[in-house]
Amino acid sequence: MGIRKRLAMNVRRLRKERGLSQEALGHEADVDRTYVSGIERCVRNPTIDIVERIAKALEVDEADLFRRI
Amino acid sequence: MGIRKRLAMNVRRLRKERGLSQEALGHEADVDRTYVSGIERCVRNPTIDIVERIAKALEVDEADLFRRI
DNA sequence: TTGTGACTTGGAGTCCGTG
DNA sequence: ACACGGACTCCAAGTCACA
Repeated sequence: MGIRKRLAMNVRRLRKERGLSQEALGHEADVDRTYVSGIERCVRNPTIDIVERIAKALEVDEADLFRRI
Repeated sequence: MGIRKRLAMNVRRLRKERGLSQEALGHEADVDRTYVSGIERCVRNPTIDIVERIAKALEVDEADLFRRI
């Protein structure tokens, strides 16, 4: 499984666990809602600075976003 | 500590543990040696596709590149 | 062997909308 | 609430010469 897929699954899972919409997460992380959607669908190739902001918004360590479940 | 710094430290540490030069790692990961240098100096903001290639070259999990030591 | 500045080009990231 | 698309800006990708 590629790194995009892993990130996608972890972001979607953690986001839902927190009861957040893509738009709400986008607002917390200060990224566009369509971009969150793109990450979860593996069509985007985000930079690590974006990953950092999403991790902070989800209150997890950056490494957790790349864990294989 | 920011995500760039963490990535930088882990890449440099793991690279040295394997006795690789920046150029050798660059060759394995198919990225320019100056780009590896830029990552280790936190001046680059790489995408996750680049991180994936470097993790593969270092034979570690992607998450390991973001671990805090 | 590594650091660094400069450069071009493609894609990261935003904003508008739709079903 | 989400997938998807178009148009846009600007930075990352990728490379080079030189210290």
